[in-house]
Amino acid sequence: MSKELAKTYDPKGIEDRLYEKWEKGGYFHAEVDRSKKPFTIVMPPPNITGQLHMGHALDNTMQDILIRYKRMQGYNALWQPGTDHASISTEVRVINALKEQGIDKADLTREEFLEKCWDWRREYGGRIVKQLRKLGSSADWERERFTLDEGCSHAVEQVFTKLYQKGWIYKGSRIINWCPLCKTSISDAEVEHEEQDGFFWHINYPVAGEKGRFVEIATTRPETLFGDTAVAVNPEDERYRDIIGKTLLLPATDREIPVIADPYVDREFGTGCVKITPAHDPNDFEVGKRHGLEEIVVINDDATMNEKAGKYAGMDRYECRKALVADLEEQGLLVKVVPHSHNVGTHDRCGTTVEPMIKQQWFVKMDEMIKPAVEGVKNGEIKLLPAHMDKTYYNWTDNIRDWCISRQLWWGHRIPAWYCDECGEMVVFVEKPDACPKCGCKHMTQDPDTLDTWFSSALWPFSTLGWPEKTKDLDYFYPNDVLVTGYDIIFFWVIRMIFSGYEQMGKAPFHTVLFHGLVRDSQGRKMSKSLGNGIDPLEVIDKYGADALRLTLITGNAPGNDMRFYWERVEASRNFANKVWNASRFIMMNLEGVIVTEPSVDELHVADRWILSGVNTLAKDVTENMDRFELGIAVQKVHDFIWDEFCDWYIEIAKVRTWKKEEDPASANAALWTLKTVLTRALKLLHPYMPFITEEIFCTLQSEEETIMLSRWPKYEEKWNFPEAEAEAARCKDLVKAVRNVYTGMDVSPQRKAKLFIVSDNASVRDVFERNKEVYVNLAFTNGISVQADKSGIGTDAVSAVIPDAVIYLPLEDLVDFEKEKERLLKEKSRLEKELERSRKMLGNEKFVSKAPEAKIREEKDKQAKYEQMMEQVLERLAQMKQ
RNA sequence: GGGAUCUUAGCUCAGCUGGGAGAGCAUCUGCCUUACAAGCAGAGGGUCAUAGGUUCGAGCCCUAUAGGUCCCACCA
Repeated sequence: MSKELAKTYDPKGIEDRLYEKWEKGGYFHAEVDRSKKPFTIVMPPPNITGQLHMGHALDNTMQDILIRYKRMQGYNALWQPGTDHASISTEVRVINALKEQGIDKADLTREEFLEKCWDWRREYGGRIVKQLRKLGSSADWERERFTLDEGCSHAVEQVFTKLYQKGWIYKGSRIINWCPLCKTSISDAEVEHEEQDGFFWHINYPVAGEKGRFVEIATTRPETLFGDTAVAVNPEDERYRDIIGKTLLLPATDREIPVIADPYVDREFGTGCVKITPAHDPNDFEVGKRHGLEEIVVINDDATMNEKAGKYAGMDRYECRKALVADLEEQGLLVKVVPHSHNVGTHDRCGTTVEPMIKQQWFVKMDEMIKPAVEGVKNGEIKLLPAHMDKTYYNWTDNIRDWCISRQLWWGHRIPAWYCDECGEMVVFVEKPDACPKCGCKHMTQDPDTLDTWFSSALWPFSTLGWPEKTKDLDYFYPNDVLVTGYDIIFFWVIRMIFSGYEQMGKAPFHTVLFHGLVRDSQGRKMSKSLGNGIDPLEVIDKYGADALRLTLITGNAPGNDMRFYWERVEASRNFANKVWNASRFIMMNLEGVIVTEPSVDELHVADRWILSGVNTLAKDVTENMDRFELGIAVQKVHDFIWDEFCDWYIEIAKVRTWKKEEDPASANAALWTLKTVLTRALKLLHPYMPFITEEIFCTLQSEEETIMLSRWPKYEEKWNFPEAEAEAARCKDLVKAVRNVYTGMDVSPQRKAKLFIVSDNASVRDVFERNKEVYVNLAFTNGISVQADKSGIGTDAVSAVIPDAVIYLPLEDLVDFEKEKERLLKEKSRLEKELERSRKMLGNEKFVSKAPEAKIREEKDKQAKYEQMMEQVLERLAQMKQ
């Protein structure tokens, strides 16, 4: 307490020091403790390839706020952290690193490559979690997990095996999305559709045996022509009825294909004739299945054409397109080329245009497993916030398709399926079988594919707690309570966790999902590497501190809404931190060497009771808002209380009393005690949002507790509720504001302290002003105060202002400008006229009086009385001025 | 094609279950008042997108319309 506090708050140094203290003190750690209620949040595992960006900062700030809040409320709060192995992303990085050394992935064995991946992970995998610490995240790092660690891997194998046995995981040859760059299959969710400008190529397919007769098809992908096995028309289409069943000569090949009828064809679209390429188009695949068409694969895994494309074999799909179209034109088969914009599927990781391909892959059957997940949201077991997210949720679940989970990658959980080298028999089991159950052969080879990264993250809420072992942690901390994440991964992750939780644990993984939006740049654009418009949270922390960043991300941000990032807003947050710092500095300076004791209620002044009542109400309101996950509203209230009430009014009021330690020690003691008490409570309410500065001040302010983190969250207590003091304080504020208005309105310097006369014919009102003299004597720039029942002793050179139940006079002598006063009074008059008009209208409305709640009516009547009284005073004063 | 969401002060956004329009920044005026100029005291600025409806009462609920954003979807 004796240390000299800097004039401005400098978070540098303080933050790291405090974080180390917290982490070393084990404050973040949670152990099973049956005497306390658990509160659990699982951290969305950041990719090991990730670097902290604003999305992480927002996501983790929200979680940290909830965790710190609940911890202070006495819950056994566990924030379970960990990282995700991010298969594609990691492989890309390792491959690039290898390239720099002149090594190709193909040069390495699977084991060698994986060793490189683990090396990479050891080197860079901890980067993101270090960065998360900078934010102040109070996650239980002792429990940090990794999706590819032994336990999580075991959970993955277990789930895979269980679902396989249940028939909910199967292997099948289906049309899937193929990324020619990453050379792996991807799930539907990983395909992003983007509108691209392309063309419609109209091509004539000659009808076999009928010279000069053609069927004109329109396609956006001419190069897939080599895989055509039919042309389809709508069975209802009069134009083509006669050619159904006939045969066409497929251009550029020597093949013949049939014309089939299928209702899938839209007569209005294109030419009404569709080339059917079952191996390279999902729709055509379905049509092909219905008609028993051959599936001819014509594109290789790297998107070059295969031998089925004849002379075009070896060309890239786009090169082939160009060459083929040119040839068709030469042959006179190209009818026309029409510009056409259409949706193209791209891989969300690399942006490469996805190629639909028929492949043997593993799938999770979704129709049954999704049912409890839908029911859980419908019956309210799981609440999505904001509530409208449930529509997005149902939109996905209602149209759910089987999930392609196998990936042709090495970094990930390898599929626990083994094939007999002899007879080809497949065995799915958590461990490698000793021998083939069919032929007894000892040589079994594991499936080369790995699983979609999201397969393991779907198990995160329970795999991190030790599942499938029946651990104490699992029993105590599962289900989790809240999940905080961005709306952009609802399909990838949230839904999959929900159905996995129901399926494996029989219980929903959490009861609330709190979605947040994206942090955009100041122009509303997504922050992205390619645009170079990303703002590094670490840079913000470095410049303004983690508290300022956290506050910026939380204020003015409604759940689920995107927000824009402005440096100006960070500055505003930093300014607030500085305000808190200086208010505390003032209080600490006053407490220096003074012994403060708790005063009795009688010893508390009106102002003390008012501010204590205020912080008491604040605790109640903030708690309510936080329980409803209205974090932005909650912190706004704390901010406003500290700045607008505590700093701007109470400290100014208390200041006067602290100067009189000798004259009136009881009053000084009450003021100091109140300052310290209110500050401490406000700091606690602020702590979840701004952990560092609140800790630093808290620890300097008092030595009884070693950290604010583990202190008790303020609770509303009836004994600190002083409504009459609040009413009195409001009166005093009105008075002070009126005086200040007179001064500025008259262009009078506050330096020129005038005497203040308060005239009221109401004895109890006079009593209030008399009693609170010392409160406003300093705030209202006055020099002596006289509270009286009439105008005796007030000269004609006094300016006046009307406040509720009283008129004030300030003798400003030569500086008086009655024109300005008149102007002000007329303005006040018109304001009151409007108010009274409104009151009369409402109270004169019979229906209002008969239907509105009684409290509302009384409230209106009170207002009316108040305004009428003020109006009377204003008119009286105006009348005086005319003389 | 289906769905969601937004439209509030010059800018960016809050506004919880319907009961006298708010904040930050910006602007204007005056202040280095013994915690803070990253501050203090004042001021100006909004027919809450438009049109209907429900209600004693609508920024908030309902219905249309316009514009913006996003998600989903197999129109070749």
